[in-house]
Amino acid sequence: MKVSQIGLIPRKLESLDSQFPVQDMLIQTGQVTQFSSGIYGYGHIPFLVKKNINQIISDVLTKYGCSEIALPLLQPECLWQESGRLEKYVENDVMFRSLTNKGNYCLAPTAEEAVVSYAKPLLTSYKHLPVTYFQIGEKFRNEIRTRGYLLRGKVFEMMDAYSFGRNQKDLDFEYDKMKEAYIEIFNTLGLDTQVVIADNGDMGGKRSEEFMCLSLIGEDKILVDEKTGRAFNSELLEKPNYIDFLKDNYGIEDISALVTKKAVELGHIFQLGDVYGKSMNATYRDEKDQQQYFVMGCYGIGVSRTLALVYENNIIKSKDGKFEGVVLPLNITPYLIYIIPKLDEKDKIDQALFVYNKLNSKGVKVLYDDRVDMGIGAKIKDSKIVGIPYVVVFGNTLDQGFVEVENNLTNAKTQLSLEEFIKTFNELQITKKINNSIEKIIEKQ
RNA sequence: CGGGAAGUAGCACAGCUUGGUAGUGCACUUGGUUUGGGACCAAGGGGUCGCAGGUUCAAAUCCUGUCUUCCCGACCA
Repeated sequence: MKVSQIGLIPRKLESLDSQFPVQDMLIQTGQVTQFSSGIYGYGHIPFLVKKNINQIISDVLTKYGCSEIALPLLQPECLWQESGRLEKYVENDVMFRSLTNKGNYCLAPTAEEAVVSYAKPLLTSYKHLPVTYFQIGEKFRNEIRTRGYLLRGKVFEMMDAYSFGRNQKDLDFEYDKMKEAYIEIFNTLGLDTQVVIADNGDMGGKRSEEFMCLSLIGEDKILVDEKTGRAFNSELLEKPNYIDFLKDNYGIEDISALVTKKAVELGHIFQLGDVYGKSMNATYRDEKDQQQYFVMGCYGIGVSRTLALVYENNIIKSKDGKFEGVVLPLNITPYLIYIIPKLDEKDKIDQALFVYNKLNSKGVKVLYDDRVDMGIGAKIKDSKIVGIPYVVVFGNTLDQGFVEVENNLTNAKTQLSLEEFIKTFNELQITKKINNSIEKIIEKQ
């Protein structure tokens, strides 16, 4: 891909939002565009980053036996009437509604109703259970207050999963499975998350846990027991009898020994029980041909938030501590290498183009900076603003027959002949993993 | 919905106190010189100063209303 095509505004990084510098950088360089409060458009690079995050989530959940589906974003309101939640959602004004003379619709704020409606005709027998469906897509909530750019918007991408089981034992099984899958997902994304005990709110389920990513930009406060690693959401402190609750359910005795930390809630898993089974009359036949309500769980991951955290957690700074940009992890970055040709010699441009085309034809993800009105220094800086892990200048060193590849994360420089360059990045494309690097590949060779 | 702040060119801002020709930097266009860590010179384009009303000979500036955005709280992935 040519850099002139990716919608990047070239500019120095200055007067960035002090609270959310990375997201502000994305806005100021045109990579993310605000349309209104809590409504954003994604440019080429962040869009591909989001896609890659979705792919990782999808791959892991599929591995764990979850079935990916797509439920409608535009839902008929009668569905919500059935579950009895319409009134509450309308009253709280969280629902974006479309009232037409052919019926009332809403943009999906969540999908419990839709998935139950979807599953009803499919899951008619105990033989079909347990099962977990998931989807990844946009959700719409008229948030009373948006916050922190992508951290809380009115439109946001979410992975939402729903498990159907015969009984509490099935639910526990699916719930534990999802918990394990979540841990694998966040590990793969390179995000250090803390599982915390949460308030299950009005949902009435028995268990509920949140996946919190420790971060100063977080709006949640969690209390961590550093000895056991156990933690819970500080909102539990507002519950009556919370001390007994924590002691009885989680064995936490000494509240005062806990450490308060700020975190961003990336995921939430909770047990619903038979609430929707009952409210929507969703049943299956058991071994004795008796009607039984589904015992459900629901599970969410905020993808937009995860995207924001991936950027926030991969900040790079110059030696004197100045914010320079980001380096996206190898398994998430849409492009591995950023090629800058030295423009004053046609021969060097030709060589750079040759290598670029060669890598492209092999399916190696590479960015080529074709802009003619900028210096090399500015382009190197831009490679960090879009978050590409490696940058290379096709310039002076070509006379000696090699290029110098710079690792934007470590600043390590590696000299490679053009042949080695192509070979190494081809290898990296095939084996890209979070902890891989061209240095490791070269070592192996 | 309560409390705070801000709306001036694509972006970041100055001007407002004390009313009198619409400004600066970056970005953009054209030409030229540059080109290894955000170059320079010259010329140029772009704004009914969020919107509406009021005061005044005259409003970006003063007054009233309104809309929008951001931050802090209640809500949430």
